[in-house]
Amino acid sequence: MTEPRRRPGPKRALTEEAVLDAALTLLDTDGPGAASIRRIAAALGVSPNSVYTYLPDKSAIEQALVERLLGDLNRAAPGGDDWRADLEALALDLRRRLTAHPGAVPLLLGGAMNGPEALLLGERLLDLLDRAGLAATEAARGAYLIMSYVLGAIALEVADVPRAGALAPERDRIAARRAAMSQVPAAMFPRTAAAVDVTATWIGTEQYLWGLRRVLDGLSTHA
Amino acid sequence: MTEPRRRPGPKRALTEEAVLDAALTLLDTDGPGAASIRRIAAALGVSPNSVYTYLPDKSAIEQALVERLLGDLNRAAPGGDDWRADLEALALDLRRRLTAHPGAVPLLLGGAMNGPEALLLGERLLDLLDRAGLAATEAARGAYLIMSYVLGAIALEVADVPRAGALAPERDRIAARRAAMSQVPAAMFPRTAAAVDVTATWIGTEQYLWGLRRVLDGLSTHA
DNA sequence: CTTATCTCCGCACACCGTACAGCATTCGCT
DNA sequence: AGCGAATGCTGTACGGTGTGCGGAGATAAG
Repeated sequence: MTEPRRRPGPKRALTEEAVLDAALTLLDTDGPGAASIRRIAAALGVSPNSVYTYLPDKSAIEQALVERLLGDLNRAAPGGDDWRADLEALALDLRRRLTAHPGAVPLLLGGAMNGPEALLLGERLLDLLDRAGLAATEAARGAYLIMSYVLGAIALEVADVPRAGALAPERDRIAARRAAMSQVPAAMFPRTAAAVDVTATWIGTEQYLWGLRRVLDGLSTHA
Repeated sequence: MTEPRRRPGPKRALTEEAVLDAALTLLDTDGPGAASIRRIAAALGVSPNSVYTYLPDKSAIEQALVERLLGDLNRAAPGGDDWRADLEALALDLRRRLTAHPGAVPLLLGGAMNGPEALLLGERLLDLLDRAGLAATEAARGAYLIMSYVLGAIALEVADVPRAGALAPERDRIAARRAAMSQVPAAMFPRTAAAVDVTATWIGTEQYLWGLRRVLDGLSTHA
């Protein structure tokens, strides 16, 4: 069984790394949908088909991009001694990284979380909930619950601003949302109109953390 | 100020209603992304540009589709005397309707929930939480929490099967997921491997309801 | 009837993912 | 050193997408 002739590699002007870099930059610059193969190749000064040398197709690019983001998250493990603080830090970190690249959020939401980094994130969640004293079954269901909440909250936040690539500062986004929500007719949606000051902050960090804590409360009281 | 000449309307082979019907059928048949303007027009036996007579662009179609689904949900109001039962019924109904049209889920997740039906759904949520005895601020934050959880859970569920248009029965999907998750290397992800029996059911109705109840628990204990 | 208005159509443009075939480069082996 | 094979990249091409523009025909108001 001889070796399959090894690879003679001629030039290698690209890398999978470089492709993903270019894709993420495009997403950040021009919003979701800007990470087309042709535009990535153009940004790299290369023919569109060259990209296919490193990644089999577009969905592989998207998946690898998500994996990279989750990998960065996993690599930045805090690891204190308070499980609740660690969990909150993890959730905040995930949100921070995703809102930093809002164009990549649809990729995370659209694909199944099958990759190694996604699994590792799940593993970390299970470990945190184990440290919280939850039984195995409770921990597994709790991980699902936390994941659902976090993803849903981020989806809601990012969907609110579908336009450009980068997100405005949180203060400005909340102000814009408050202005928009003030337009709803109070006659038709009285409670919504009355609660504008709160619902305007739905997309804020504080509300995100508040919801996470309610989730953890619900988990704790059940255990 | 004379009338603007009224409309003489020639044929009118289409309706906005018919366009949305065709779009939803395509989504159900051929999965997300199948609701292209050209395919909708073809299904209606009409030129692609005729669609633009009724809807200004593709995003309007998607938005109207989401509004229709939410409208159906809002029209089917249960309205018992137990707020918790009503809330669970509403959440289950939303999930049922979305998993019945998995191709439409990305549309809901991708767009801001600005339309009248989306606002009405929020209003109903606020009303339910008011009946639960929550203060106005708590109710508004609680509505956000519930919405985040529900959307995230549905996103997780649908993302798990990105292939065809229709979803297989829940039993089969869970079995397939269990088979897939059994492949994860226990050496690398010990907790995940040990919890496969639970994580396989993440996409099931029971788990969805369990999570919702934990969310409501967290809301109640906080109030 | 004339004329304004509306619906629908054909064409065209720019962009997308990607299959196919070719070409130059570079390595492993003799 | 020379040769053959494998590799990275390219150009071309096909079918698909959203949609802007101009025109054709039908209809109702005057």
